[in-house]
Amino acid sequence: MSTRREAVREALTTSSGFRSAQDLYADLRADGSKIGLTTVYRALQALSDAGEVDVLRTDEGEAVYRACDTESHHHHLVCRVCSTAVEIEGPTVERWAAEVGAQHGFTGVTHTVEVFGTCAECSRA
Amino acid sequence: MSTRREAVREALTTSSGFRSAQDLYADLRADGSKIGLTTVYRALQALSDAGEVDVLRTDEGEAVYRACDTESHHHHLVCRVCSTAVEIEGPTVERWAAEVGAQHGFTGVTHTVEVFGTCAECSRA
DNA sequence: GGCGAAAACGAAAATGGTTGTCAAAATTCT
DNA sequence: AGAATTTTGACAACCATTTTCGTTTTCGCC
Repeated sequence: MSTRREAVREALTTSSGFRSAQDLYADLRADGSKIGLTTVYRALQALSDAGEVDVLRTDEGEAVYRACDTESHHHHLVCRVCSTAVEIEGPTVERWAAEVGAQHGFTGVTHTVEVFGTCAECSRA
Repeated sequence: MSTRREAVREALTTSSGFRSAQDLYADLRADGSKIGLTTVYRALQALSDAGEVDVLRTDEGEAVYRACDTESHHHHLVCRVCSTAVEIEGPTVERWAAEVGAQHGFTGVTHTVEVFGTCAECSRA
């Protein structure tokens, strides 16, 4: 486990929302780090493979990452203005997805669920 | 409404799963059409703006399209092998997403839900 | 049918996020 | 210390998508 990867992990942890690889690279450089973009991508890939961060895609196809509090399966409620994300759990959805899959004879059913909105704070502005 | 756009729409309609722009381009060329890649992209953009097709992103960030039977809000159960998609509705999820958003003070809540699995036919193989 | 304006087309170039290459630098092992 | 291994980062390569721009087609109108 290298220092660089730790740096990326920390940059992610200190942020409350989803960040893109390019964002993180910019953050790290701004903090004086001499890290390279390639390394940021590699670190994110490794962290994501290890299941230590969640990944999803923006509507524009950009990959965004987030270090989550829990490693168990969960979803996110993301503010579309400030990108802050709240981790949410939904036994309801889990059950629903499994049922729907089973009804149609599908096996190995998984699902992706993301909820977007404008958070209370950003709504006020 | 041009002929080209119709061709793209039809190429989509005759397919039961999600197809990428490049896939459709290949299909159309294989059928002898002299359509350009640019036009395929433009047609898909237009159709998607008009709400006539659904768009989502693969894990690799590629945009995939599908002409759906209903124009109302719905989700998909997609086979991860043959990419066939079944349209599904879920009052349960709709309600859940709205509730979760409201509980955290979010406004203008929307959501994306996709369910993946291996369809009955592909499971057999 | 002919004409001109406007919309649609398509080839090629530009863009932008992401991945591959490879030599240099850092770390580990002995 | 010295060799072997891993990590790193500058740069080039990729690839889906978008932009550019000159050409072609379509449409409304005479």
